This record gives sequence, structure tokens and C-alpha cells, in this order.
Amino acid sequence: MTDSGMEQTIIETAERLFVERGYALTSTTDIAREVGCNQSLINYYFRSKEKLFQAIFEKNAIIFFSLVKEPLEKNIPFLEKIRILAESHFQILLQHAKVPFFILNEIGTNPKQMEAIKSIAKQSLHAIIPVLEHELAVEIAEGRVRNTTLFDILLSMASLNLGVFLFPPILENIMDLGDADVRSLLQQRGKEHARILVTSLLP
Amino acid sequence: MTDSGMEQTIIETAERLFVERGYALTSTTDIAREVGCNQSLINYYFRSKEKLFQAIFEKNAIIFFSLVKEPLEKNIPFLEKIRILAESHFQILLQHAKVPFFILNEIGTNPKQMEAIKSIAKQSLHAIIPVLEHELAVEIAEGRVRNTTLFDILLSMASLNLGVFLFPPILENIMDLGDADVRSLLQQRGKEHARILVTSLLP
Amino acid sequence: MTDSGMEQTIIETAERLFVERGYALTSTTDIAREVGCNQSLINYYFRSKEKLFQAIFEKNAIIFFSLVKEPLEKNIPFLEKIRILAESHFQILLQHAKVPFFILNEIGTNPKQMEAIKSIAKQSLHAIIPVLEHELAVEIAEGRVRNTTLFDILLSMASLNLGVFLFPPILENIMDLGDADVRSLLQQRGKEHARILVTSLLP
Amino acid sequence: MTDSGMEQTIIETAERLFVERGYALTSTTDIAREVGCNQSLINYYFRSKEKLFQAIFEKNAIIFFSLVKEPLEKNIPFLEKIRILAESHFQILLQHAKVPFFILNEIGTNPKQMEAIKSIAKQSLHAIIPVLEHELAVEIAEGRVRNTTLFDILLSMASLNLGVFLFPPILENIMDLGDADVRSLLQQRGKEHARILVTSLLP
DNA sequence: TATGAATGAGTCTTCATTCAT
DNA sequence: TATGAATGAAGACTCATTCAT
Repeated sequence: MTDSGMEQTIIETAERLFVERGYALTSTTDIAREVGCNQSLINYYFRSKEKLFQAIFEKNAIIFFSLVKEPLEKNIPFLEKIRILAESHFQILLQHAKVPFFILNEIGTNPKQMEAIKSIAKQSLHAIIPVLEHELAVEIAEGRVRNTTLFDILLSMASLNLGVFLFPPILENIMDLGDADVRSLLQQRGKEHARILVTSLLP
Repeated sequence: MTDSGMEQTIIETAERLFVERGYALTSTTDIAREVGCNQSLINYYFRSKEKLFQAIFEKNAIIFFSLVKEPLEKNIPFLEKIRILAESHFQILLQHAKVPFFILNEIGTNPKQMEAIKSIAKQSLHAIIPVLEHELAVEIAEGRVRNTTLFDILLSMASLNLGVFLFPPILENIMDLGDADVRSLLQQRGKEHARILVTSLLP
Repeated sequence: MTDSGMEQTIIETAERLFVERGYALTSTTDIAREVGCNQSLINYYFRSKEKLFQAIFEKNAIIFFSLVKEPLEKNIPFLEKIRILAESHFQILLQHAKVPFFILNEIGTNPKQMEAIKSIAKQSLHAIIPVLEHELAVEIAEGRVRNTTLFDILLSMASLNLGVFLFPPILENIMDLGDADVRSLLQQRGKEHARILVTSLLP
Repeated sequence: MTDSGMEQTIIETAERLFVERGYALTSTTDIAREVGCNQSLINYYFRSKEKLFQAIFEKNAIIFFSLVKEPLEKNIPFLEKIRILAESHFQILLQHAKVPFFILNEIGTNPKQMEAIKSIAKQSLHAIIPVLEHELAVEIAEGRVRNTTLFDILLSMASLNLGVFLFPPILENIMDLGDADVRSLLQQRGKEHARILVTSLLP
């Protein structure tokens, strides 16, 4: 802990615990114990458990809704864009494996969070959706893509990609695989998902 | 309310609340209030909140791992079986829309539940996996299915199907769609998933 | 403490402490300690400190606004009514010497209490004010009472009577009188107040 | 803010808040926030919340016990002195409308304050009481004033005058009068009180 | 079978105060 | 003179559980 990095330490510890156990099951006492500080200090810096949580939640919500790291290049065929999108989304999740569970959990657990998420989601998605929607219409019209909706495509993509990060703890256990085994099995799933998606879009 | 009507009512109410809000956010006080009985009665019948919960959790875990309602007929081509499996799984979830979130949540939140789940999962899956695994090997060998693993297939299936029941609350909100709209959009996803899966398996 | 008179004991102890020290300075821990019970028990019976307080506050507010024990007889001259009223009010306060301070304190301290008091006050006063107002008008018109308002009369009465119960603790101290001395000095103030009031009303 | 401007600002702000809300309901945090300074600064200057309060309390206690701004002229008839006293007391209160409630509240709430007040009260009153007491005896002996005690007279005076500043918040509410209405009703009460007092002293 | 009373541990929060700088 | 960090005690409240009936 550097020159009074307490505030930072608290945030980091809180993030770890919140993401691991969720809001309800993480007490400020837990955080303080782990940080090694007085419990009041948490309130001193963040005023309330909820305020501390909210900052962390929103930071992770942004990750949750990140589809790409850099904007998609324009002059790329539609299906190629979908493939890039899927892989990129997968890579982002790979770096934040626990985030999907955390966000899903908190949203399901506290409906109030839906509100907090709305603008984050829109901001993330509206950069990408209108363009794709238009391109998809063209592709369908010209017979290069089977008749479907962008909503369906994105839902499939999200499902495939997120599934990999939601179910593994279960899979590890029921398949008696080690953490490492599962991880390596999953590494290749990113490309596989992209392939599944693109294949499913061919007429 | 019949003879042991109370006990039953408590279980049912508890199930509803636990599935809706999760273990941590459901207090025995809540349950008692909703049931309209004394708070002690819950402990009288079930010894502890945790024991009451455990029964309910395991019941729902069984649902969560149910892939089919009836055993698959034997003399059906492999790909057809996969199609049936996917659709059947989807239909089961459709009847228990809140279960996936509940189970995932509880597992992620309380690692102890992994243990409880292991045998349930194995029992469900081992009825089906060895056969399919063998058939898949044959199909691949004979060039009718591209080279892949059953693990991959089932993970894709689970991801696609469960995604539909995990994300809609989010989708509803960020897309400003009504509950009904989303529901109807999803109805057709069952067959779509089967199609995606099967397509993705073709060589 | 009779057959589980806990609830009653709590109310009584709480009333004593609240009246003595006020809401802010009485902790539920204090009450529990004095009662000799677990602190949770207070919440068990009354849900919250505030609810426990509110009942007590309103009970005392009713006393605070009680001017007469029995309705005034009709066929009594106006000035005689005022005299009876003043003496009656004084007697009521004599039996609840600490109430005025308590009520004044809580109102001044928590503006929200004004709302709680409104209806109590109106109920108490509106039984008596309209009649007196009309009679006063007649008396003035016929020259038997000097020109004034009922508001002034009642404010004078309240001031004189309540003053006796608000300042004595101070008087006791600065005059180095014993509690008993002051008390006896005050006993006679009831009639004195009535006299002052009536005298002041003569033309 | 001049050299020691902070210290002064803190005192002034503290006084305003303490008088408005009382000791118990005013936190040093509140004061610091309102002043716009660090919370520690209050402790730095005044060692403790209580010491800060004590100075303020005593200053206001002096006001509370002030009966006259200038010493009464000697060669004035007794009843005229009483009249002047009453009006003068009323005028002082008019300039410090919130003080009576504050002092009464703190005394009733914290018995320790009685001690602090004793000498202040004595100092204020003993400048005036012995003389008046002697003059009253003469007046009574010569039949110009009815038989009473100075204690009674001063208590009546204090009651009438202080009542005006203690009850208005209540009156405003239960009579549905505006702040301004009540204020104007009360403006004239000063002279009225003097009249009531003097009248009540005539034989 | 069913209940109300009672408890103890734990949660979040507020607050006055202290300390090093 | 002035500050931010940190603390410990206390406050109200919730909750699962136990006990006697």
C-alpha cells in the first residue's frame, strides 16, 4: 500500500468481493477486514455501501456491454464484420471472466440497477446497431444472408459468448476437469462461435 | 388447506420467493408474512432456513439440468437427435423461465452449492452423453458431421437456449420493448437454435 | 412485571425516558437497559424507535391540549367560564407537570411533529372555541368585556399556566428553594391566574 | 475573512445551528459543512463540541435572563417600573425570538446546564430584585398594590412574555395563520402584557 | 401442530475525536 | 493555522433461531 493508498485499496478490495459474492453477500465489515482498516473508513471515503457499490457496478456494466475495443472498419463485408464482432466480444469477456455473472446477478437481484444500466447499454450499442441494421437489410435483399433480424444475431452472439463464462464453474465440476483444462477447452470457442454465427447466416 | 397444508404452503411460497429473489434476499420473515403463518413455524418444519432452501434448490437444479422430457428414441439419425434435444431443452426452460437465473445465481453466490449439484448433473447427463458421444464419433468418422466434440455441441446448445432466459430482462429495457414483444420474439428462437446448431455441425 | 408484561413495561419506561430526555437523547439501548430486556425486543414489539415514540408523543399531545376535563356548562356567564377554564387547565397540567416541556421540546426539535399535532389540537380546541368566540362578541358588544380577541385571551391563559410548569426547574435553582417550596408556591397560582385573566378582561 | 475570521465564523455558524436545532441535533459535521471548513478545525479551536457549545449557551443564557437594557431610573413609581420592565423584557425577546426555546430546551435536556445558569441568573436578577422587593413592600403597606409577592409578579411577567415566543409555531399551525399574521398579532402583545400585569396588581 | 416471546449476532451508518503533517 | 486520514464507540435495525407453552 503506497502513500495512503487506502482509498484505492478499498475500491479494489470492494470490487473483488462484490464481483465474487454480489452486493447482498458482501458486508462492509468484510471489506474492511480484508483491507485491514477500520470499517468506518469505508463510509469516510464513500459515504455509503451503496455509493461504493454503484461506482463499481457501473464500471463493470460498461465492460459487460463492450462489444468491440476499436470501432469496426467501414469497408468490410457484413458477414466479416459479424465475425470480427463475435471474436472481439469474446476476447473482451476473456479478460473479464467474472463480469458477466456479476452484472447478471445484480440486475436480477436489484431491479433498480436496470435503470443504471439503460444509458450505458444504449451508448455502447447505438454506436454499432444502426449501421449493422442497414447493412443487414441490404445483404438480405441481395440474397447473401438468410432472412433474419439483427436482434436475433446479436442475441445468438451474446448467448454463445456469455455462456462460456457463465457455465464453466458448473462444467468444471460436473465434468471433473481441472480449471486449466476447461480454460483451454474454451480458448478456442471464440473462433468457433464466430464460425457458428456466420454459418447460420448463410442462405 | 388440508391436514399438512401448512407445510406445503410454506414450501410453495418459499420456492416462489427464493426463485424470485435468491437465498440472501429472502428472509424467513418474508416467507412467513406471505404465507400468513408464524415465523417459528418455518423452523419447526424445516429446522433452518438453509434446510428449507436446500430442498427447493435441488428440485430446481433437477429442472435446470433436464434436457429431455422423455428418453430419445434410439433409431433416429444423430443430427435429428441433436435437433430434438435442442428443441426439447428449450421447451423445458420455457416452462421454468426463472429457474436458470436462480440456479446460476445461487451457484455463483455460494460455492457450497456446487457440491449439491454434482450428482444431480451427472445423473441427468450420463443418461444421454455416452450414447451421443459414441454416435458422434461414428458420424465424424463417416464424414457426415464436422470434427468437433460433444462438449462443444452441448455448450453451444445450453448457451443459446439459456441465453434466451437470462438476458431478456435486459433486452426488454434497453430496447424499450414490452414484455409481450420480447416474449413473442423469443418464442420462435427454439427452432432457430436447433437450426443454428445443426447447420453448424454440417461438414 | 406480571405475566409477560414486557410490552407494557417497555411502553412505560419509554414514556418516562422520552418525556424526561426527549426523543433524540433517549436511545433504544437505554430503554432496554432500564427495562432489563434485550434491545431487539423493542423492535420486536414496536417495529421502530419512531413508532414507539409516536404513540407516546400523541398520547401526551392530547394531554397538552386538554383544557377541560368535562365540557363547560352552558348557562354560565362568559367571564365565569373563562375563570373555570383557566383553573381547569391549570389542574390538568398539575397532574402532568412534565408534559408541556416534552411536547414543546419535540415540536421545536422535529418540525414533522407539527403535522401530528394539528388534528389533535383542532379536535381539542374546536369543541370550545366557536361558542366562546360568539359569547365574547356579545359581551364586548354589551360593554361587559373590554375589546379583545379570544386568541389573546387563550394565549394569555396558556402562557400563564404553562409558564408555571416550564420555568420552575430554573426558579428552584436560582432561588435556592427546595422542590417542595416551589411546588407550594405554585399551588396557589391556578386561582391567581384565573384572577389575573378575568381582571384583565374587565372594561 | 480576516485574520482569525475562521474562528469567528465557526462560532457564529455554531450559534445559529445550536439555537435552531439544539445541542443533540447539531453535529460538528453539520457545522463544518455549513462553515465550509475542515471538521477537525472545530476541535482545533474549541477542543470539543461541548466546549464550543458551552460558550454559546452561556452567551444566550445571559440574553434569556436580561430584563432591561438600561437600569431602571430610580424616581419612578413602582407600577410604572413594572410596566417598563415588562415592555422592556418583551422588546429584548423580540430581538432574540429563538433564544427562549433554546435555553429552555437545553436546560430541560441536560440537567448539568442548570449549574451553568445559576450565576448568570443571579447576576441578572439581583441587580433588580432587592430594590423592587422593598418598593413592593411599601406599596402594599400603603394600600396601592394588592397583597402579593415579587416572585409572583415576575413569574407572571416571564410567563406572558415568553409564552409569546414559545407557542407561536404551534399557533400558526393549528390556526392556519401565516407567519406574518401571527407576528403582527403578537407585536401588540408587549403593551398588552404590561397592562394585564399592572391591572392585576391594583387592589 | 402451532405460537408469541425473547435473544444474540450482525449490518449499515453517524459522530466526536485524535493524529501526523 | 489548517487539513485529511483514521478510529472507536454508539445508534437503530434485521434476521435466524430457540424456548416455553
